[in-house]
Amino acid sequence: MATLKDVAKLACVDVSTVSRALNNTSYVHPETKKKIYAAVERLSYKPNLIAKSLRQGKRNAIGVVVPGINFSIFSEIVQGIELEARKLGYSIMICNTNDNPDSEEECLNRFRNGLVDGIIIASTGQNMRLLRDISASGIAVVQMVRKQDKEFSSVVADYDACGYEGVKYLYAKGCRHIGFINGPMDIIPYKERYRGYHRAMKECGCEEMVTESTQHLGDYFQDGYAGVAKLLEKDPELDAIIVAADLQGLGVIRALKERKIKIPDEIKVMSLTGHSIGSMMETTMTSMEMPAKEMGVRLTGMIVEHIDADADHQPNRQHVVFDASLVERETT
Amino acid sequence: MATLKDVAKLACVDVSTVSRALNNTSYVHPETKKKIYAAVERLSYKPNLIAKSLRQGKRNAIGVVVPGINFSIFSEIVQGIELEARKLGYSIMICNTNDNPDSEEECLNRFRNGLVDGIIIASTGQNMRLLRDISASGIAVVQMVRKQDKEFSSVVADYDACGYEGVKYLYAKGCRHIGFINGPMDIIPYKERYRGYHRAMKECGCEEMVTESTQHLGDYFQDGYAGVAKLLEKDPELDAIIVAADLQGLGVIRALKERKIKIPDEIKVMSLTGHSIGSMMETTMTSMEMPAKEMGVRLTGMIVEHIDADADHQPNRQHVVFDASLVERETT
DNA sequence: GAGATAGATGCAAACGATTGCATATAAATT
DNA sequence: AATTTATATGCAATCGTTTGCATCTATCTC
Repeated sequence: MATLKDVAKLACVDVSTVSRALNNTSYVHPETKKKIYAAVERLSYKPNLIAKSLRQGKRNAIGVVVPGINFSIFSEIVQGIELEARKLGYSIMICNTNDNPDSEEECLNRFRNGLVDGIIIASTGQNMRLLRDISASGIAVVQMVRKQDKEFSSVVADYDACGYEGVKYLYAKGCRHIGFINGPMDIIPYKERYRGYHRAMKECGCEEMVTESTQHLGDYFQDGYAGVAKLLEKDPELDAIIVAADLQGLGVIRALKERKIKIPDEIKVMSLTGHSIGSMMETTMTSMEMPAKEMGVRLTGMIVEHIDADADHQPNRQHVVFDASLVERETT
Repeated sequence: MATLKDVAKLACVDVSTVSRALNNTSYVHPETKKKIYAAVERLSYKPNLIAKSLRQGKRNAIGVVVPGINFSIFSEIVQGIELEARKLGYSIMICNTNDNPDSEEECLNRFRNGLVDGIIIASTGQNMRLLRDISASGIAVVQMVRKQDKEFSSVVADYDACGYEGVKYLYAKGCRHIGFINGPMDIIPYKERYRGYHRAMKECGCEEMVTESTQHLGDYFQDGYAGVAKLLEKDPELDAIIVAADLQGLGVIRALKERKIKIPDEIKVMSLTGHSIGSMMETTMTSMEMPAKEMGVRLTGMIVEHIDADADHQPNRQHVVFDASLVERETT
């Protein structure tokens, strides 16, 4: 690979001149520029971004830490992140944690050490101390989906409202026995969805029925499937099931079908975290749709703001809450 | 952030000694080591990976170029890649192209310039010249899913066999009017799936019926949906539909349901690129399942081999073909 | 007891860029 | 004509590491 030095030699000027010419960072004689461009062309010179990073103390990279990118809302958020990041001149580095705190720690440790300028994370919540350390060391941190710590800016959806509106909607449809298959409650969004569900159920004078998923992201389908049995046991008059995630919804529909229970006539189903899959199902699923891509775009905008602000020592924490919108489909 | 120099000063030794102590790369007196570790601890020193990269000419990062990571086989492959990469001490940088050659070019140009040691790519096929350039400049390149160029090692599935076996299977089930909803034929795996389909149909003495999807990855559901109408128009006696991708299958099922056509009694459906979704559907879908995660793991192993081999100037191109396995489900 | 060897450390040059400072010429201002 | 100002370039330090080479002591070998 040709370096600046090679270009300089070929163009018979100093490396500094070449650098200035290529970055338009100071006066360079047009003639000289021409020579330099010619040399660049001839050697097909490409600046070494690593060297540039080292010197400028800036990586132009964003670390993204997610529980898992396949078949979940994160997949779409990451798309948004990537899109916007590219637009703003950043690369993204992705790390999957499977919601395992150790994996997460490993990811984060990898990212600090000057690999990235900022980290966008959907954290397990078990490494907040490390995150603060990282933040203190000058790496921007913003939280996605899960606002574990007020310290760091965040982009989330209004999960509480999702749970609340979900119940109210089903209640308005005539349901009185509304079960809820939730995710692991030690993860904030699930806790909040429950809160909304709980409040609404109370207001409606209904008795709540909740089952909780295990930690494992990949078992959501199975958890939804198994949840149906549990809910029916708790209340045979069950007439609606709310699930936290689309994949659980698939499991629920599957289980109901096997029991020959009619959707939506006998039991209605809705998801609180809708993304594209809901509209593509055989029986399309009513859900609270999250503007996932927009959230990703916003996250990137936010982290870049923080990165730039850090340089000027102007922190400006902010917490953005996106509204989900209820989309009515066949399951209700 | 503390640097080697800071540690050296605190431990009253030279930076070189610190470096050697931390990397176990030469003799360092135990006493000195102790002092150094203490200093490291005290300053919570973390090595700057950028500087290390620059000096060692190695990035320990792999670039991954995919059409899109959500709701596609790529999502799972990337999981495998990431998993294995972490194990081998590499970070991954992801780029989405949406199968747009310009995006792809942009990605690649970003990756060259010393950002990564190797690139794993599912290419549009429009930038092979650039890829050769990149490869020639010392960056390892391996192809995933799409073997566009024999020049570069590859990991693919046996798409031809998928198409062939799919037809044979349906034929054995009694189907004689087997339609095929394929992806864009200028993309190799689709071309090969067609080839297998074509050969089997010929052998079976059936007349082929094919519709082709547009380029756009996101429209697969819609393409499947629309494909049903087209196929039925071509042959009202249609008794089976093969789709290239799961998402198309969702569209097909949806369309058949709207027409009140019974699956599998009247028309059977199967997908040639199965991943997890097939087993989670309301009517589970028969499909040729791809060992996506394994493919990802293999890809990472392969690129790392190439990266290491490059260092020793021993290229060893290889082309790996994974077999897909037929999993029978409710749609047939 | 002379020479070889292993153990321990420091000096300084890389890696490939950017950038503050100095310098030189040309053009503009007073 | 003297002084500023704009234009144009080079020198050398710097970012934070790694590493070849030189040096020095202590131990070992014959």
